[in-house]
Amino acid sequence: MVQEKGYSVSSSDSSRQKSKKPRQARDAEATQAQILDAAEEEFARYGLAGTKIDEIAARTGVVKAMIYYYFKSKEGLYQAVMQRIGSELDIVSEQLVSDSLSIQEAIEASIRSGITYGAMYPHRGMLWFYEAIQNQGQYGQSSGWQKSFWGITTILERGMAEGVVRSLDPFLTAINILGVCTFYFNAHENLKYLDPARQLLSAEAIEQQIQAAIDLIWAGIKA
Amino acid sequence: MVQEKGYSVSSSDSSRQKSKKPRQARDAEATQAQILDAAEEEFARYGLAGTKIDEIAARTGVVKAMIYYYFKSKEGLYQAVMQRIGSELDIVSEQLVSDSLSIQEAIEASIRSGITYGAMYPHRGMLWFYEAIQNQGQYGQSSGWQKSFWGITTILERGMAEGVVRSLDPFLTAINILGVCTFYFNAHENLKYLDPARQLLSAEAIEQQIQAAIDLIWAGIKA
DNA sequence: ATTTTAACTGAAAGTTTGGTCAGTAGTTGA
DNA sequence: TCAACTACTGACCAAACTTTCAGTTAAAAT
Repeated sequence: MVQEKGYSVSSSDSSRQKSKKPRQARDAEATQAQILDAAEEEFARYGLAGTKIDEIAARTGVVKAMIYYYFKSKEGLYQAVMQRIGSELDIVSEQLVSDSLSIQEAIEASIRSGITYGAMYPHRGMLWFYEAIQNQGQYGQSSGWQKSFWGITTILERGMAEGVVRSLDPFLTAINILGVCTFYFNAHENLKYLDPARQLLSAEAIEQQIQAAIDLIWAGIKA
Repeated sequence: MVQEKGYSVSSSDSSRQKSKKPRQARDAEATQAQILDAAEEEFARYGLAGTKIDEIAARTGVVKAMIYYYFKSKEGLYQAVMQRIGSELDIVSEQLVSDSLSIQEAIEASIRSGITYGAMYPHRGMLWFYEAIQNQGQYGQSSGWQKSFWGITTILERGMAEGVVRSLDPFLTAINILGVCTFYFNAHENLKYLDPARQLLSAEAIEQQIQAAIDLIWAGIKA
């Protein structure tokens, strides 16, 4: 449903932790992946213009010049980040719109898949916003989101045809479903002020949110 | 429901349009409001770090030094912007949680109010995200949102007690309702790529979205 | 061993941008 | 009409940030 490709797993792991490790011996691929990981998080926090190369370098433990060595410019690095996301993105699988699942199952699987992806990369939703707002989508309006959107509208239309989904606007409803799937993570930094005790990104909290979302949406659209 | 205070209306109007007007004669209040308007939009697009003072000055038609004259620093300007938003914010009125409305009416009014506010200031949702993600909410985690959130949980709890709302998690459901109300505007720049013909911010589109949201949410939570 | 290649570094150059300042010009009040 | 005040301006400075580069070290190739 959601899977990584390219860039070894180990590199991804090692760089996610902030502590400045002694850094591995010369390993081009690992270094690039580390830079990309740190860059992705920084870009997701501050956007293209707001991100500082020094900050990425500091987080990576690599010297600044390394970034230019591999990615030639800040923009080049940003492009590489967006490209990697695009290539990893395979959220709502093609199967969901096929006939193997019932409408209800397909909707539920879509929601579960969307929220699971959000839990895996809680910061990417913001990157997606940034890209459209700050850069007019010039660096890739990742087609993955589009696909999952149209997948949902298709399921909704089929549901209405079958009579299991009430009469509704598939376009707006798909937007609102996506909204439920993504808001939790986009607003996570805000929401934590509401109840600091609640661990919003814990596995149990995510599972509860998946159930709450499924219950809300399915009750909201069923005939 | 939603109302402005301070800063004259005319100033707000004149600066919203991008074309460089000849600028009015010396009018301290109007100039400040113009700067604040332009700053709010820029900050909402690029965040605190990503925004350039020169850009704000260019949009305002005022010279850069003017901004420092009135707001003393970029941070000061940002604070002023956040403060103005906080003072204008009066979204979900206190009445909604009172007994004058039925549960269903209160929920519908909350949704309508939230979306109407979003339509008025489509960019402010991003400012809200930025504030938490980039600045750890140090410049005001505008209490307005918090109030409307807890207002919704209260309504939901009352609804469950009355038996008109099904058994659900009020905390998560309130989050998801807020998600539906805000995603449409936050993602507006992304969504426009889906169907360029659709005018997402037109009055009719907004009204349709209000209806779609109300229908989805109420069907989703009613007993 | 020795040459070659590629990963890596520190420092400095070049550019952008936040912030200042001395001075100008309307406006108000005496 | 003159003085005092305040809005406003253009040029300039300093700090921050991006980008470059000459040089160093580890690994691979011969």
